[in-house]
Amino acid sequence: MEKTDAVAALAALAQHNRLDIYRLLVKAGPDGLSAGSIATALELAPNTLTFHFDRLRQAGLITVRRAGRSMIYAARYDQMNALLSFLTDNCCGGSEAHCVPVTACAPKRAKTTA
Amino acid sequence: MEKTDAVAALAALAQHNRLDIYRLLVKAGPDGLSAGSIATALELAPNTLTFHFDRLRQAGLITVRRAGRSMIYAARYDQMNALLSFLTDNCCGGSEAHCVPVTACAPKRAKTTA
DNA sequence: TCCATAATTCAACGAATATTGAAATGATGA
DNA sequence: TCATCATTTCAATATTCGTTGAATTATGGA
Repeated sequence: MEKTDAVAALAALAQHNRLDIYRLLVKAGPDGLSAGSIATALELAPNTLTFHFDRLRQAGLITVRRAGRSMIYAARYDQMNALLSFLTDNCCGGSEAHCVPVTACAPKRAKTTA
Repeated sequence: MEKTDAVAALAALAQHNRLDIYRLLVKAGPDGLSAGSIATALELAPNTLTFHFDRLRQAGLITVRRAGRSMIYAARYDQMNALLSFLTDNCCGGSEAHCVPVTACAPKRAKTTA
């Protein structure tokens, strides 16, 4: 992951509502959730929600697909893992023992590099 | 870790210069680096650097100590691990197999919960 | 004490961010 | 086609953010 991508991902997560949205999606798993159900769960105006979805998507953290008249958003676990790896990269100058590679949340088909 | 703390930490990291500073400190290890050496390494004005140090410190991501006339900054690995854990918390609804706990960068005395 | 070095404080500026309200688009079913 | 529901687009606003320059505090050495 490039530094620019990491900054984008971090900035996308660095906001109360977006962090809520993202964590809801992370919990929800690969099947995702509809925009409407998220709006209900978090009590957010639909246009506000769209704004935040766009930011999360531009940061590569979530995906969308249409299902009927609903939009289904889902977390991108591969990007999450890439971000975690980036943050801990070369930790302590790479001195073994203290620093272990990060691996988390790799559901079904999304097997990551680490 | 509370959501507010996570947002603060993410916001602190969601900026090019601060991410550079933080990663430099993460690489440097528990001994940390002086403000001056970071200023030189990243070619940043000292007052700009102070501004960013404050943000990182308020977010709980780094510590400071004085050594002579230099200020030594160091990464707080415990907070980094707390943040990583927070992000992956309840991943996929906690469905086993897919989601493993995060552990990374726990130098010498700073053994974390995980 | 006087000076140089290291870092911080303060004020100010342009740029980016989050939210709101009103209007528009797209998809479904009668 | 018409009405309805789900979501998006657009324009406007107040707030926050990052950087700069000048001045200040703090430490150590001559």
